[in-house]
Amino acid sequence: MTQNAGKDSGAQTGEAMDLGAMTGSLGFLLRLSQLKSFDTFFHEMKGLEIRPGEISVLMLLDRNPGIRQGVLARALMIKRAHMTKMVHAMEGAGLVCRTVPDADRRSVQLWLTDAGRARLETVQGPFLAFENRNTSGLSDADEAMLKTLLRRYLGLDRPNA
Amino acid sequence: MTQNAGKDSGAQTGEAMDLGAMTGSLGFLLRLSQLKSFDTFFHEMKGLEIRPGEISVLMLLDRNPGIRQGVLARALMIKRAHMTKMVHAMEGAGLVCRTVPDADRRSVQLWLTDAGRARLETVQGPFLAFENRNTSGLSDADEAMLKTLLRRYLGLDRPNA
DNA sequence: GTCATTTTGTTTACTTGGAAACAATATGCG
DNA sequence: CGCATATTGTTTCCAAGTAAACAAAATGAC
Repeated sequence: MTQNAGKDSGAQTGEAMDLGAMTGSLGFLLRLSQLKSFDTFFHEMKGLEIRPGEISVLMLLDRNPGIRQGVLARALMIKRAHMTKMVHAMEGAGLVCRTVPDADRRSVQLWLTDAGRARLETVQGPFLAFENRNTSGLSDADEAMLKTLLRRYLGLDRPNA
Repeated sequence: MTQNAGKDSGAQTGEAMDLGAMTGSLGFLLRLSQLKSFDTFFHEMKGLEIRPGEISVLMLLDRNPGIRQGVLARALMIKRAHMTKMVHAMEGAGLVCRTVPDADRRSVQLWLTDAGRARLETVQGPFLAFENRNTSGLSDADEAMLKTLLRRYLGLDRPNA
């Protein structure tokens, strides 16, 4: 529980930082990595006016037409309250449409509109290109291993819970 | 660019989700992993009234007494504007103290108070215990590899930029 | 020295996301 | 059936974080 230089009022003002136990914390490393990844995303996708959340909704709706709003929220690990706002915004932008199934009139099913599919077309190319540049010094093998380990951490390797 | 069941208005309402290309996206995997990690954090540290940001500030200040506010912000990859608020709150709580060095009267140096060190003592044990439980199905070897790869992604393995 | 530029922290307005309370519908149990 | 409970989406309010404009001090050019 003690410090760095030990000097009196010394205190380094330079850039050198001792991260201490933080470099061994998985949560800390994940947070920093995610921030770095998002920084890269915004830098590379600048000009497309797209956000990570919107891209993932477009891609998931393309693959899972008619999915219920709450299921989508769980898949993206965001709260239903927030998903409501995102979906309403995207509906307002004409990208998705919402239908209430007769089988369960509480729920809402989501579908991409033609404009939504067009938007996905526009955005998916740059996004996949970005993904390739997002490795930041990792070798191809490292990157593959990192993704495998993250999927394992998330329980995405054993298909369904 | 096409869908899942292909059926007419079919649309699965169950839980099965096709994540499609998202499972190959490093950014997406990092985001989900970080959310899962934070969920675990809040679950395990419940009752201690502590947040990930506060813990990292406490730990970094313990290791780097007198560090400047902006340097700390860069290390945690948050904006200076937000660090100002965090630090003011922690100063209000008596955990840190701020001094303006004569060498550069624009800047602010940060130090843990005795109360701050005591708070760190209280919180560090449970935090390290949480870290051990945060592996969620990963073997020890997997976890070590994952951390190594994340450090490499962040450029934390080659000591300084 | 003097003045333009940069750096550092702060403030204000805004966005993103969550917590809690709620309405509507579905489900389970007698 | 009739009623308690759970689920789904929504709304309102609040916390976390950013962007942009700013003030004060430092730095560099001359």
